[in-house]
Amino acid sequence: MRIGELAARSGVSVRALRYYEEQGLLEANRSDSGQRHYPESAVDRVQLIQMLYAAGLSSRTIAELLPCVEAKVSTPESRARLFAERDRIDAQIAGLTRTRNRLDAVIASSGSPDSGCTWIADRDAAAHVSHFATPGSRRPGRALS
Amino acid sequence: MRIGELAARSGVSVRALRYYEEQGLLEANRSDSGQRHYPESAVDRVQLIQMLYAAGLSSRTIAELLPCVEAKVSTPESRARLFAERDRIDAQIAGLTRTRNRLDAVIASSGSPDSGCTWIADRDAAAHVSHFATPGSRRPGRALS
DNA sequence: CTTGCCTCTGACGTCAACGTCAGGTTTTAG
DNA sequence: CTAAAACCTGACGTTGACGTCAGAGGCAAG
Repeated sequence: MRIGELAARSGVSVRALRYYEEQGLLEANRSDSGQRHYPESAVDRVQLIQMLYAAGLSSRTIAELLPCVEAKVSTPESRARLFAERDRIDAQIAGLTRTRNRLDAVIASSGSPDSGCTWIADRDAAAHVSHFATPGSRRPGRALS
Repeated sequence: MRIGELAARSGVSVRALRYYEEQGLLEANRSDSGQRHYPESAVDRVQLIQMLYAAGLSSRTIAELLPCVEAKVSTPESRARLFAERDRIDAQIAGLTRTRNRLDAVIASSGSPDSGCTWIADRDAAAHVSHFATPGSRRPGRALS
């Protein structure tokens, strides 16, 4: 398929796909006239790239991880890299969970005026109290909100 | 305390604190000479701000949420806002969990060459399989990695 | 053949959360 | 009292993941 269809099917922009190629995350077969052609598997790959971006990885990091995802290179360094990134994501989840619990507490305390503070919802507020909010990983970042 | 101490205690830069004030997230009492002075509670507040930034909220969104966190304003709109952001964070956690599981799968498949694919670690790979990877919330973002 | 849509390669624009520098005032240490 | 350290207000620089525009070529249909 050509780049427009891949964009539509994977839910990203054409520009983004060209950017991914520029960053070495995505390769394309070129026709004689220079147009990019992708196999079906590219859809999945693009979605994986999106997942990793959403997890806060940079394109450079993704570029380092993807070869050992697809081609199963599995050098000791790449495996260490995988573990490190997985742990980073774990820490990120822990931090988000803490934030979520804090928001829940806020919701409960500023709760509907007629009710007190006794809530049903300590649902999972006690679970996940691990680590910290990954205090080294600054990330600017937009957010549609 | 003055801005330098607050910076040291909350783990952010002086510049960041002035930026927060500029964005209406943090207020300071000014001395006669114009220097900022903060109460102890500012440390906690700054850390909360950091948590929300880390959760992907923009300063504008944080500015809208913080009043009802501190002053317990609790208008219906602010409560709706709180719920919405909490749900966003939930979705983000779900997405990250999916990403984490995918990385785990990769780790398992490209596992140490001498062992097969039978792992001890389906640890929590089956838990948390909710929602999707919040396909609307694009966020660029650095990451030290 | 030509009309309309898709694609190509640059190249500059954007946005958020700060970093950093300049030039001046204030507070603190000796 | 004086020098160092901390603080002030602008104001411009940075970074990453794209958006957007310009100008030129490719491709199937009528």
